Order: sequence, then structure tokens, then C-alpha cells
Amino acid sequence: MPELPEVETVRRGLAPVLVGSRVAKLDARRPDLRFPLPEQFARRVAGQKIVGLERRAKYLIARLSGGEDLVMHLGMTGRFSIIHDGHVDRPGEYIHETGPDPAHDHVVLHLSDGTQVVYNDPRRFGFMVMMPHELRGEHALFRKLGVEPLSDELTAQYLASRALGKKVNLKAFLMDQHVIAGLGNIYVSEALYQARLSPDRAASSLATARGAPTDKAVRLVAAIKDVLERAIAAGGSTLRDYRAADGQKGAFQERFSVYDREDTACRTGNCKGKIRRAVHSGRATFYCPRCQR
DNA sequence: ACTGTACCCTGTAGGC
DNA sequence: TGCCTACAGGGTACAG
Repeated sequence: MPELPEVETVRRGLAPVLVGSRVAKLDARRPDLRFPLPEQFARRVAGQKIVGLERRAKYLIARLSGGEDLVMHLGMTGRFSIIHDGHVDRPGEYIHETGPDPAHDHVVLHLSDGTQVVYNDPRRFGFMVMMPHELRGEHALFRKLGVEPLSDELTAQYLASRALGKKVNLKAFLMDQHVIAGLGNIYVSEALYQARLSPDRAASSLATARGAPTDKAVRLVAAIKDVLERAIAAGGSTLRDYRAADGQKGAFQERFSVYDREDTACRTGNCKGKIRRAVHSGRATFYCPRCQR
């Protein structure tokens, strides 16, 4: 669910509360999410000051004063809520808009000022791991991650070099976190539409035989950056579960060009086509067969 | 090396 | 109302 724009929105919502705060107590209400929670989890986090909150790909990373990083992934349905003195920032919007959700509130950070930060995740596809900050780049989760799409590392040249000779289709190519880190099912569909590229096109068409970027690669890089920037500005996309840390829904779903718009009219100028839904690698893809080639 | 599938787990929507 | 199926923003482990 949460792709890069959603995770970044969560990060921006949590940072003012977490960064500079001390964790008085960590309450893990079950031993595992997708994977087992860290060994000695409560002991390793309690008493630590949070000195930074970063994002890499779809990971949220709390840097702890003791030198470890707490790495958190929201999976499909993970969300954080901030509770001050027993009241949420936005009463009525806490979790399911009906109140706390004990069955799925899995991890609670109690800050020393009394604020609680609650991790809720019905499907438990999320996970939390800890590792020394210095070793993060060598960790299996991070070692092979692709470039950050909003950084200067994502260029048409980079994309071409990674796509050279690859027969895999563009949908799967862009979903691969080892190529570009942070795109997911929504934003891949949106970026391909904006770049006017078919999801079925071979990734190799982003590069010439010599590995230079084609105009398609140039268009795709621009589209990826633009879609992600607009989505972050809108606070991400809320289809059903996603909420920012303050409980607010995102607004970018109202700007989708293709995602979840099967059988509706393509919005491109004089295109009279209909948005189609297909399946690539088991995931839904939405696109306009007339505009995207 | 690449591809496709199954799977992890739960909730919800839609068809009947 | 109830039952069943399909599907959901993520990622990994396989088998072929």
C-alpha cells in the first residue's frame, strides 16, 4: 500500500513528534509482524533518544542515540497514529475512525513526554528490524536497493544502463526495488501513462544497442519524478487503509489518471480510449492502450 | 539469469 | 443475512 509518497508523508508527520524525543518504553504486543520483532526489542529501544527519522525506499528509519537504526516497513496496511495524553490529534479519525483497535495495534512507543506513537497493521505484512547504523548499507534489505527516484541518481542514463538487454516488461522492471527503490503498483501505472509507454513494452527499449538512453527513457524518468512529487504534495494516496500519522487521508487518489479507473475515459486530450486493466506478475496494471505504446 | 506462481495474513466488496 | 470468491498499496521463496 504505502509506496514512496505515502511513506514520505508518514515520515513528515512523525518527525516533529519523534525526532529529539526519548522513548520511555516500547510495548510490543505480539512477538512478530511479518517477521519476528527484534530480539530484546523493548530493552534495545527503551531509554534511547530518537536523533533522526529518515526514509530510504519504502523504509522508515529511526536513528537511535545508541547507534542502532530502527527500520520499519509498513507492508500493505501498516499505519502510525500519534496520541497525546490519551487523545488523538484528530479525534474521530484515529485508526478506523471509531477508536483504538487493540486487535491490530501491535507496537506502541511511549515517549517520555507521555505521547504515544502506535503502529497498527491488520495484515501484518509490515515489519521492524534493528541494525547498527554503520552497517545499514551492508544489510540484506539495503545492499541491493536501487536508486532513490527523487534523487539525482535517477537519470535516463542510469535507467538505460539497467534496462540494457532486459526482456522483462516495463511494469515489472519498474516494480523491481533493486532498480528504482520506492515505486509500487499505483505509481508505476501512473508514471507509465504519463510517459505514454505501454506496460508490456520490453525494458530494453529504454536503451540503444550501445546502452545510451532512448527518448522513452528520458520521458519515463521525467514522469516518475513528476508523479512522485505531485503525490507527495497531495499527501499520498488513500485507497482504503492508508493514513498519514495525523490520521489524514491522502488526496492524490483524486488525481489518478489510470489507477483504479478501469473502463473510464482516458483523460488525454482527444483520445477517445478507455482505461484498461491487465495483470502483470499477479498485480493489476491500469493503462490506456491508445496513448501508451 | 529470468519468469511465473505461491505464499505470508486479514478485511472487504461483490455475486449468488 | 450468509457463504463464497476475488482482490488489496508489499516482498520473498521457490520451481521451472
